[in-house]
Amino acid sequence: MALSPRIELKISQSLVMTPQLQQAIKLLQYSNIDLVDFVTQEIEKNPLLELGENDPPKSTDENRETSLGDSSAERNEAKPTDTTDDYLNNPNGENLNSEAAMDNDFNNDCVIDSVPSPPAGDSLGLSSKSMMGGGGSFDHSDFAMDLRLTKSISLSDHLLEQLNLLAEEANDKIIIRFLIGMLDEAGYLSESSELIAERFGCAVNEIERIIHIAQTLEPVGVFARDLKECLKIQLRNNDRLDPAMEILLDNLDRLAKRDYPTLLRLCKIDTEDLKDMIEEIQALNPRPGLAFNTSISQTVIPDVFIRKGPSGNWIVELNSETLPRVLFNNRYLTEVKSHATDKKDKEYLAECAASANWLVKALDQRARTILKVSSELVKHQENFFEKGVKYLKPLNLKTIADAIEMHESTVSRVTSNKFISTNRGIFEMKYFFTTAIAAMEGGESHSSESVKYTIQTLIDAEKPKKILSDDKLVNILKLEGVDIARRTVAKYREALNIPSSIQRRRIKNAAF
DNA sequence: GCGAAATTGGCACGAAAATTGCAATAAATAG
DNA sequence: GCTATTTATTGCAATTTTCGTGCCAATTTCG
Repeated sequence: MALSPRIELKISQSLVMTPQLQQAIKLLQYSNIDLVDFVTQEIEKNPLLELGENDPPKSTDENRETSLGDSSAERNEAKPTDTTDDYLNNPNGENLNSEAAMDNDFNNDCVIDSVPSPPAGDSLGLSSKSMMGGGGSFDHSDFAMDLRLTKSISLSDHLLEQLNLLAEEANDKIIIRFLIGMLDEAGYLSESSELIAERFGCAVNEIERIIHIAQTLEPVGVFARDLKECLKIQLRNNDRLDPAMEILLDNLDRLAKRDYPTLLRLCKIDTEDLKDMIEEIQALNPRPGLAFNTSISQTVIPDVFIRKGPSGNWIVELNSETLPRVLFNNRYLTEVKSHATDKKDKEYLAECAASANWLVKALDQRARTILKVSSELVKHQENFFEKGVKYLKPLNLKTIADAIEMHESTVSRVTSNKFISTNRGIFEMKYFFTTAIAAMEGGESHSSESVKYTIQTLIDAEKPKKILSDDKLVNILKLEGVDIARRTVAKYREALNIPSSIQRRRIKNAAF
């Protein structure tokens, strides 16, 4: 084969990064909170910009709707629609203020048609990791009991550790895990049994039964709905909940008012007894959860909302409450322009106008891109929203990038520092991107998160006499079509804060 | 108590995926 | 027709991080 030099003409197309484009790319990475800071700084620098009120959108604005099966080109086209029910935070039915033509009047919605919902009752597929704010994390590897006495462990972690050792039904444990995520800093359950029952599609008395199981966990008094119940749990635990004490607890308001004569009459006791009982109550902890580290509990503000529409489709919308709305003050520009005679002043004004113009458009573009990515995400993970974490599919940035015809770095930036509020809780956007675990015999691969869920379920259901080793878990998973290494199962188990089979056997056999 | 078998976890490696710094031009439009 | 100005593009590539897995020594269980 002879080698010879040759000249080739190659035509290529490449995107050139202007400083403005770079800045726009940076905007993508910002959460709504960061964006507010950035916009505030811009407004301070630019007199032509002003911050608009975050009113819900007006019907004059456009809203983009998409359906599964539409071409991406169709999806990206704006369609004017009725927006009355398109915003979670729009109780008054108001819409975006269209006072300024230059306003960033992007469309906050995408609607995705969905497959019909599965029967109710199969909605227990919750990962404790999903519950933000409540700290349902499994990331603490140290299982030492002494850690519980320090403030370095969170209340939720402490409860999750105990939950792993409870010999209750797997479904009960899943609900308790969910309840842990709902506890406030003081350890109180803020949601009513009726609402929780509705969420899980089961009877209220069933939820009450599970709450009573949860109330056996430490610190004593946790999972109470109010102060009275909290004190009651602690007194019952101390074996001091006699009829007189119950009457006293029923009349806490009188106690606060120091209405001792009435209390003496109601409780049918003497002064000495009442004094003792009050001292006992004062010795109790009205906020049992505060003994634990609450520093990790912080309010997560979602950037995107996902909810189901009336026709069973998924509606994706930006959180317009926290999204800064920037207005271009045209009136001010006209007024100042008429007085600007100096060349320098005119140049400065032109610069401000261009910059303001850019910011408004960049924010609009950012909103569109976030919606695009979120919609594709929902489309891909629809089964997760319908059925739970077991149905989370493996997903990487490239898959979404290809689907929306953008670069994966763009998707990476969109999904950074952003949270989605869904029917299953608030999730970091990155949560939906999980690695794939190969299937046996070339079937459909499994998401690492769904495999973790399966491992958790298997261990929750194991009997004290039949503790599952990592190897046995591997074999069970293989039977379920998951081709996974023993070492990976061990790592998942560690991530879930589940002790080894040896430790579990010791603990469970000692407990029963 | 002993030894074999079972089990776990530290370490390292490679592959895949995610992150991040960088920086101008062509085409369209207006004057 | 020419010139100046505006607009439109959210990517590429190097680097870093993450993740799954095999190997092997240490520990535990079991007969």
